[in-house]
Amino acid sequence: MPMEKTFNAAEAEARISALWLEAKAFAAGANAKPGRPAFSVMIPPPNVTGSLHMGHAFNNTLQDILTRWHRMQGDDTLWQPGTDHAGIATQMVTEREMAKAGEPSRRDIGRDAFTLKVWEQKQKSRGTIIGQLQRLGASCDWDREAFTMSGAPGAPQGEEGNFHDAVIKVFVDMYHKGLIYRGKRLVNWDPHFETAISDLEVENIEVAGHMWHFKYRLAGGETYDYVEKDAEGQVTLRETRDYISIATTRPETMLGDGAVAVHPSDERYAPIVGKMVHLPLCDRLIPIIADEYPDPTFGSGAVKITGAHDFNDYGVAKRANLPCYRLMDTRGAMRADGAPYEQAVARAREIAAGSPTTEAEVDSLNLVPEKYRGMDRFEARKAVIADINAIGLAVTTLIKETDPETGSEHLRLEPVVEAKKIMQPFGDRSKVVIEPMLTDQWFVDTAKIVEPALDAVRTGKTTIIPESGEKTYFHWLENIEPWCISRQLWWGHQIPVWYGLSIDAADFVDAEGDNALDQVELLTILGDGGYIDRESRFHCAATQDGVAERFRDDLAALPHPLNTARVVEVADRQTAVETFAAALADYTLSQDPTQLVYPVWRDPDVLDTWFSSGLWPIGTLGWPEQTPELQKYFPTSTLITGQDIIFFWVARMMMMQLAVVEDVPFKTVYLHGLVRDAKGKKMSKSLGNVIDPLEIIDDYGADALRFANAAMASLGGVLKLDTARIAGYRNFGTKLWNACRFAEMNGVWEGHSTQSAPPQASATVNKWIIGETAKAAAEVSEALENYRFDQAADTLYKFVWGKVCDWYVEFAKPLFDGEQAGETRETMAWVLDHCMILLHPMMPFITEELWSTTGTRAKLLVHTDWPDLPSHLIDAPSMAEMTWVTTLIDDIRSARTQVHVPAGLKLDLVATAMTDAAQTAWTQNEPLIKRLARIETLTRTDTAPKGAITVAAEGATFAIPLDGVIDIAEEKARLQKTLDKLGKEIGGLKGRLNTPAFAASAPEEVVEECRTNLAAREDEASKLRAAMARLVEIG
RNA sequence: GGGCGGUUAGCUCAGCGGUAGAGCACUACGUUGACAUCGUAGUGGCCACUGGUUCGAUCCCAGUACCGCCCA
Repeated sequence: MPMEKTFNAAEAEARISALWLEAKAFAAGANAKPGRPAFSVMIPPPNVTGSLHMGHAFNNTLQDILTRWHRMQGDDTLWQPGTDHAGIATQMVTEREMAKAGEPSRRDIGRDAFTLKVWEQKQKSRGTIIGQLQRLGASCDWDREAFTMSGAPGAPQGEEGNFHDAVIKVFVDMYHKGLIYRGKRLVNWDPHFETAISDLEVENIEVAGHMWHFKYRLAGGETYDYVEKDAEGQVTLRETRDYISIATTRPETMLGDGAVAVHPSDERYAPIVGKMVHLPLCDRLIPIIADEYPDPTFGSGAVKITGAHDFNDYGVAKRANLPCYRLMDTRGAMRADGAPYEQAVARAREIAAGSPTTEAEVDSLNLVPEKYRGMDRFEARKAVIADINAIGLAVTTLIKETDPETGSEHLRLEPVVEAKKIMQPFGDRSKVVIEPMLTDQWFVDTAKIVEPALDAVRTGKTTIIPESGEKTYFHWLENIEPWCISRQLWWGHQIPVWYGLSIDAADFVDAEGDNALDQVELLTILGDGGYIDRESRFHCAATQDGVAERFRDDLAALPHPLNTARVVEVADRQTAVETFAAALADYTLSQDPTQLVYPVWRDPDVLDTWFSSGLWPIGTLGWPEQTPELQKYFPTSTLITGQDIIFFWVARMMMMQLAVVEDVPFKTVYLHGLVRDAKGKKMSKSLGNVIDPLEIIDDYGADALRFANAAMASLGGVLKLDTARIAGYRNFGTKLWNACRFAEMNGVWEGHSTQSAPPQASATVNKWIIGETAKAAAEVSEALENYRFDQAADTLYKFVWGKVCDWYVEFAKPLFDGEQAGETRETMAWVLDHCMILLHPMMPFITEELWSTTGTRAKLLVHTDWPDLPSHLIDAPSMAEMTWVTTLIDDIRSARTQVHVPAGLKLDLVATAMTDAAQTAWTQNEPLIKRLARIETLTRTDTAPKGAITVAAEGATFAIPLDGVIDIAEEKARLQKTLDKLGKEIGGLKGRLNTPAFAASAPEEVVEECRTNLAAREDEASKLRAAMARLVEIG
């Protein structure tokens, strides 16, 4: 059955995909040859609930090209697939689905039931993106598919695996090495998801905001001279003030102010630094302090300091040792918890006066006046502004108003409110305004693990390309902040830390000295309740059994019967307090020490998703077990990922792997940019310019999309995807398809089987195309070696279309009728085989299909050897001869069209001069030239006939007699144009050679090349001038 | 404000010391032994600007302008 005219991608792709999967062609080590190195790639795990977008398509195409290329070379190849549990995103998707189905909320059903729901969601979603990657042709070892939550408690059947164990083990190990700590710090709080998020999950967006100006009055009715000066030091304003003016974009936070700060160099406020001011709306006095942070040129130069709700203020507060009073709850509403305001503020005054306190106590104090308690933060803002205005503490300006009816003028004071663009932090998932919040969180002490990660790149153990990526990497790591790894979510790896009540031996007075507590003594503990106010103690271990042992060690130091208490797990601190109290009460009655329990509860938080994906390279290979895969494939060869993820993931994997297994996770990191639309715009749903890769695959086939991806992958380039370009590469596939179809029609495949060595060719044209093939193969290998996917694609495009299809197939046509038909068929089969092989990593489907429909094949193309062709196949004389032939054909064709010779008309050619070399080139390729240049005969004469057009070739001058046919003027114009071009070139070359310094300083070969070039140009020009002279004679 | 990059044909991009390239678009012609998802020929460029280094700069260096991206 003859081949179809085009490749039917829609029909073939699924079939070929199934063929590969069935043959387990992508399994780790498939097609590996002894003695070859390992090559491994970790897929950047896509979000399990996600679907394939253009960025994935691009990224995975590059990984697949490398993987297929190495596999064909016989390397022991692993491309590790899998997905990421994506904490917030997956929890969000599940909650949304539940709400849509009208189901009860996660808080209604509880943590365990909700986690099960998320697992269901995961299993439902998982197939989507995996199937989409397979449609793209991704040659991952699909049997090894990993998941960052595999093996977690509650994981359903089919989700076994060891990733969870690995993550927990790393946490525990790092904790015990002192690399992880717990602390109260200001974090980015997402009031929608009610969790901390990392800096990197915050988008700072410029929005239209306002700046309000408030007056804080000096305590005790004090006043000072406020003086403003201009640049020359001239006094521009002097007045007596009893207040300091502050500017803020967030008035509601003033309730928690701890101070007003001014720059130490600010003369305006120097007299009042150290004095106290009344905090409006609150019954507190706060100090004016000096700090480097305020910018004297910005606003009034005085800044209110709210340590618990602003990152800069937090820094100032820490330096000045100010208490940080938290104002909001987890949903971003003003606090309504704790003691009444009067009581809280009384305690705050004591603290301000120097009464000792703890971080925990400060955090427990709710300094929000009753009026604002429970208000949403934005509502509270309005209320605060209104109240400040009402008590006359807003900075005002005089406004002159004219009554429209009476025309009378009057003055009015109006609060100063500046409209101002402000940068506001938004959660990248929730899109709500992020609230800096002082909370207890877990941190990785990145400063302690960053050095090896920096060194690995500095010493070249790991290379980041393009190089600018290394600069970004250094810049970020050299200024690294502690990494907040706890998240207040339910979906994720729960932190392996358990807490217990702090019962200290010091609490107990063993009055009788019998080393046992009697009823009275126990009641004292209960009554005192000191342990309730104390911060909990905690231990970290992989399991509850592990921590129980440590808690028992703590208890051992206590008097009997507490030292025998059983450690039991309860839900939370509240339950623990109740359980412990009940147990003590029970003991006082029963005196049975075996009934005494010590309750512990687990930290409810989960780990940041990036903490677990930070272990992707070792976790997927079976660590902590020393599996054969770990031995073979780690460190991995290449990581291909988006440059936007260098901080999120790349840097963290570097730090984590080096901290855990003391080796780099990968040798090369290839970073690429965001895939944009044809105009360079970010693809977004709201712009409506999203290109869905699956639609592209439907319309043009996966190969076209893949080739386009490769072609635009220049190092550091901007990725603009244009469907016109994809269509072009679909056409490219069709071109190859039809060359093979042509070969089929000419019996090229009959009896053909895969040959690695080229046939022994005698015809120049065959030797030439074999040489071109060897050249292309070498160039493609070199380009891929250097991650220049664009160059590899470009080389292949030019070779297959520009050399094989445009010239070789045309040359072969006449040869099929002659003596060299046999070798030409063999050569064509070999050349086309190599087109398929070389294109396979980029266009796997069409090439695999062609492979199976042509010749006899021992193996699937996916496992066929990548060529390593010797350079002697590039035969210089053949190359030169074919260049002569193709140039001559080009020139004749060009001349013909320019003087309007009908395309179909066959002409006679006259050679007026020919060197031996030119004569040989002609003779050997006569049928080819005649056919392609549409020449009937070649004759030799000494002088060109009148009214002929002239074509100059190297070592020959040809004329085409067109007596009476050509337009003399037009031919003159044509010659003149060519002469002008030559003249320009000759001018340049001469100018250069005539500069004495050139000959003196330029390398010899450059000078030599310049001379020969000049000679050739001048020779050609003289031929054309002669032709011009003849034209002048007749016309 | 800090960091990183970009500015080359109408569009999208290569090239990065030695005569300006590709694809797409455009124009003219074309049923030539596979391919109209095609063929042949052609039009189109002060390589952002200003200096410097060099025998020679689109390419290296410095500055300017404009445009991106990341981080504050």
